[in-house]
Order: sequence, then structure tokens, then C-alpha cells
Amino acid sequence: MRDVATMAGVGIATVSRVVNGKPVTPDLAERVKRAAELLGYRQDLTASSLRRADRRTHTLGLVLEDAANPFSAALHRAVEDAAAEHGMLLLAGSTDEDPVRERGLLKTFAARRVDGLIVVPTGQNDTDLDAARRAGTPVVCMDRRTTAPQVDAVTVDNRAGVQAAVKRLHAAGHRRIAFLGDLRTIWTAEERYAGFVKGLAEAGCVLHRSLVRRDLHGVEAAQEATRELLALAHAPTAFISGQNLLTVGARMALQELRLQHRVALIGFDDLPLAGLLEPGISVIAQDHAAIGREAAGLLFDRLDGERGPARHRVLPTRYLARGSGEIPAAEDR
Amino acid sequence: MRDVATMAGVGIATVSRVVNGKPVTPDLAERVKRAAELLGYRQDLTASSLRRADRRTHTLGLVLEDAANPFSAALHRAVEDAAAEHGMLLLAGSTDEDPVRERGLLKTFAARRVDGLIVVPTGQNDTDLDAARRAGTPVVCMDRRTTAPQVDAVTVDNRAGVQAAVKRLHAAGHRRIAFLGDLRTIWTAEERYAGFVKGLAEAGCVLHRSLVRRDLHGVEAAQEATRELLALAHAPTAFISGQNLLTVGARMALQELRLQHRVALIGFDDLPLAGLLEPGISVIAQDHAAIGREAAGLLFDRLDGERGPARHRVLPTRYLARGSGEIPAAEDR
DNA sequence: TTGAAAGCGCTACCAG
DNA sequence: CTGGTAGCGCTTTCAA
Repeated sequence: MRDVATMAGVGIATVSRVVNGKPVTPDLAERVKRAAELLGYRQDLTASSLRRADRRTHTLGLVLEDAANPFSAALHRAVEDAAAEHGMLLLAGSTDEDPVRERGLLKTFAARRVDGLIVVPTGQNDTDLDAARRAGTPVVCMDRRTTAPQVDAVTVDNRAGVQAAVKRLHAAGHRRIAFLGDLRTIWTAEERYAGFVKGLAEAGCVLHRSLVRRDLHGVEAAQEATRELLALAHAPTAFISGQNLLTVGARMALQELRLQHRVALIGFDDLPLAGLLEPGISVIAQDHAAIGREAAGLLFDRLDGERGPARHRVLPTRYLARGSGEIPAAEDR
Repeated sequence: MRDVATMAGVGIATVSRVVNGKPVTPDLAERVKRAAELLGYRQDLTASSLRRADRRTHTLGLVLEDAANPFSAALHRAVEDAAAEHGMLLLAGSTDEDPVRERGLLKTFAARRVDGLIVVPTGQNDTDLDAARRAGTPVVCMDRRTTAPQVDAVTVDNRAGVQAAVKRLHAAGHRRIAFLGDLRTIWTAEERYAGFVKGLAEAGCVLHRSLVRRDLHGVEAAQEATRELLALAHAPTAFISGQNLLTVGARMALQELRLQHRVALIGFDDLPLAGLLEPGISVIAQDHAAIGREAAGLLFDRLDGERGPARHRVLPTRYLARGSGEIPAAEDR
């Protein structure tokens, strides 16, 4: 920049003004631009934000469960688009539900002075989230809640979604409904299970503890659990799966045993291609784009100075009937 | 940091040494740490990299086609893991195949002084990639090649993959094979088409221009094209689809017409759940993790000082027979 | 081993 | 409107 100033025969401050589009005599501006071009000048945003009064880096930190999971990917893209509208870029990282990794990400994001954080929290690090916020970095939780104060969250109505699904299954005659749940440390896993319990209770249906399998993580765990449940003397006639990979595992087990047309299955969160299966997988779908957009919105509020207590936006789920959730209970069994 | 120094009664340089783990008398180090703790000191990596001799930001720029696409997501995660091993973080953005967006991303990544770039290039910005490299930022292309010099690339053997698929279909009696291709600006789309042409030629099979549909982008375009092809007087008995979303669209059209068991389909790139469909979708699969890992490896080489000409790593594809590619040609038609 | 001081590239302030 | 100058938080000489 100094070189550009020298070459253009102007002060260094003028170059800065030109680069930042502040009012400068056209003649000078032209000279500066030419010099910048000739010298191959490249603006340095890191130095700029260091000196700038607001110290903004125009960077957001995004903490996901696993960037490779289609669910996380959809959130990522939604946040990216919202961020781009505000001229912000995303630093992203995956936790794999490991609080140590989460902590590491939060720390390095903080050290890089991100303007804000959007986090899918593991649920075992609430103090770190609070610490980040106290240090001046607004934090918004996405997909899950947290207990940290002044940390906003946007989630879907997990309980209501599962509850409605249970009612449907009950109405179709199912009395032995199994539940597959993700790690109990995950907020949504607990919420969805709560919805399951509530749904059964409202339907006046018995909750068979032997048909509940929680703390399952990943396709294979669900597949194995489903196999085991189906081998039971009084096997379930329907399954509710609390996460997308678990749904895949459950369906794989069902197809292994050629039971996909006889045993009902409703999954939480949609899957690509779910509609092309025979029968299609019925799901409790969430609007990923809306979740990400809303989370970004809450964050930008905070960046604009909002100082109130934690806000919690709850988005509705939508049931997509594709067949697997519409299988009636077999007469006997 | 100055405050910490004052409080600990040491020089500011000593605090820097402690923070960076350089040798300091244990007694002093202890005092510094305590002061830092008390004052809630948080390291500022942006300022640090500004002053540091190597000027490294420990940040990589990742330019994807669409962060929400499972393919991009898998690459993202693979690169993230490799980056994390080297203590690097990822700035990521999507181009949607728009060279203007790509250019914008490259520019802002450069302004943020990323240490290196891993790019899935739109193919319409090769000069910008070269410009980045000339400015001192090593660039590696992932999934696609580029003509820019000294820009490494890691791709799969697209031609060989499609070629082998064509041969399989031909051996199964297919003589009217359709091809669905993505935007022709995309390098892989052209390569895959080249493989299609070569495969037909080697099999001594006629290339029916009317069965080739290129420049398709997204599920719906492929669905519509597939419908049209199937409505032809001499409809194809088999389809090869050159991209994952196109495969989905093709399969949707096939199922609409209940032809999924009669018309063969082979897709390029695997899809989640593809194995659960009836029939399963046979695909030419690529190892996303390997692609990402390899790309990161090439980049770290460059960061370690490698100055040679562009290197191009070609990874093999693997054919996954799941049924849809094993459907023989109907006797008549 | 330590501390003082210079300065990374930039913006903010102030005097002209 | 413009240029000089101070200084963002840090690392790196360099001398003690």
C-alpha cells in the first residue's frame, strides 16, 4: 500500500480511501487505481480489521456435527447464503459430537476473531459457549438448545413432530412401537424421545422399555439394534427413528429381512432418495434452509447490538407420508 | 497482552514467548499464565500472523460447487480432516458453477490471506487461479483439472469409469444407450462424455446423437430429459448419467413410468440409499475421502516449498453393481 | 534468558 | 479533500 502511494504520488491515507470507496478526487483515485494495478496490490483484510474501529473480521465461525452429513451440509449452505448477503465468510469445522473437538474449534475461532458463532452444540460445553459470548462474540445455537444465557437458538419442534408420528402409528393399529434414539447427550435426541413418550401416553398406549433403544450413533448401530428388536418374541410392528443415519440403518435391517412392506418406519429428518424407495420412507421433515437462515438472522441481530436475553425460535416440522409410515399393524403379531 | 505483561511484571516479549511455548524461566511463565487467566487474555491470531515472519494464517480457502451437495460435503469433510492434522482451518464457499461467484470467493480468500486454496473450479476462471498462485498462494484443483500452470489437480479417471460402464451395458445386449451430461463448462462432464463416446466406439456400437443430452443441471432437468428420451420412437434401453443429481432425476422419471426394472441405469458418483432402492442403482463410485485427502496433500507439499510444474493425480473409480446396471436389454424395443 | 523498540499493513484522527 | 502520524496486537530483532 505504501508502494502504491509512492508510485501514485499520493499519501498512504488516500490509497486507503480509494480502496475503501471513500470520496476522493477522481483524478487521484484514477492514479491510485493504476498504480495498484501495476504493482499487483492486494488488499489485506486481516490488517484492515486489526486497525478498524469496529474490529470486525467479517467472518463467522460455524461449528457443525459433521460437515459430511447431508443434514449439516444443508445447514452449512443456508448459513453461507445468509452470511454472503452480509458480506461475511464462513469458517467451518466438525465436532463429531466430541466436546473436546468442539472446545478446540471454539477456541481457535475466537483466536481468529470471528464476529459471531453459529453452533450445533454437542451439549457438553455450555460454559464454553457462554465464555465466548462473554468475551464479546455473539453465539447462536442451531438445531439444538443450550442453557447458556443470552445465547439464542433456533430449533424445530422435535417433540410435536414425533408425538404426531406416534399418534399416526397408533391410529393405524400399532401397539408395539419401537424407538431408535441417537446419543443421549444430544439435545434433539432427548426431545424426540420425550415426544415419543408423550405421544404414547396421549394415545393411551403402553411404553415397552424393551422396544426403546437409545444412545445409538451411526448407521450400523441402528441396523444392529433393529435386527435385535425384530428378533424379539414380541417384535415391534413399527419403528420411529430419531435421526437420519439411524433411519438408514433401520431400513437396511428391514430390507435384509424383507420386512419393509410389513413393518412401519417413520424417520426424523428427510433423506435424499427416500421417496424413490419401495415403500418410500415417511419422515418428519425439517426445513434446513429455514433453520440456517433463521440462525443467521438471530446472529446478525446480535451483531447489530441486540442485547436482550436468549431467544428461542421454534420452527415447525412437516410430516411427509411416503408409504413406510402408512403400513398398518399386522393383524396378528 | 500489554496488560498481561504489566500485571505479571514482565516484558511484553516474554508474554509472547509464553503464549507461543518458547523457553521461559518456569517462574516467569507461571506468573504470566496467572495474569493471562485473571485478565481473560485471548490470543489474537490475526495480529500474530500479521507480524509473523512467515505471514501464515493457518487458514485454507475451499471453493466448492455447492456446500449442500453430498458430494461437495464429503470433499469438504475430507479436506477438513487433513487440514486439522496440520493445524489449519477452512474458509469455505459455494460457486453454484457461477464464475462470477468463483471470482468473488477467490478474491476475498486472497484478501484474507489464506495460506492455500483448494478449488473445484467452474472451469471459466483459469486466469484467476493462476493469478492467485502468482500472488504466492498455492492452488490445488479438486475433482476437476485446470489449464493454469503450477496448479496441481486431483481427479478420478472419469473416462475409464464411464467407458467400462458402457462396455458392461453393451455386453448385456444394449445397443441404444442414452447419456445424460452436466453443464459442458464442467470439466468432468466433458471427460465423462468422452468416456461414453470412446466406450461405444470400442464396443463397435453406434452413437445415437438423439440419445445424448448434455448441459443438464440439477434433478429436474435430468428428469425431464429422461422423460423425453423414453418417449422416443426408438427409446434407449439403458442410461448413463454423468452426475449424482442427474442420476436421481433419471431414476425419478424411470419410476414414474414404472420402467426402473426394464431400463438400465448407471450413474456416476454414489448416492446415499442407492443400495436400498429396488433395483439398487449401480454406480461408478469415487472415493471422496481419498480425493480430498490427496488434494490437501498436494497443497501441503506446495506450502512446504515444492515449486515444480503442475502435478495431476488420477484416482481410480470403482463400479458398484447393484442391479440397475445389470438389467439386460429387452428382446424387442 | 529477558526487555525495549521497531514495525507487519492498515485505518483513524487531526491539522492543513 | 488530503497527507502525516499514531497505533491495532503481535513477533522479531538486538542489546543488555
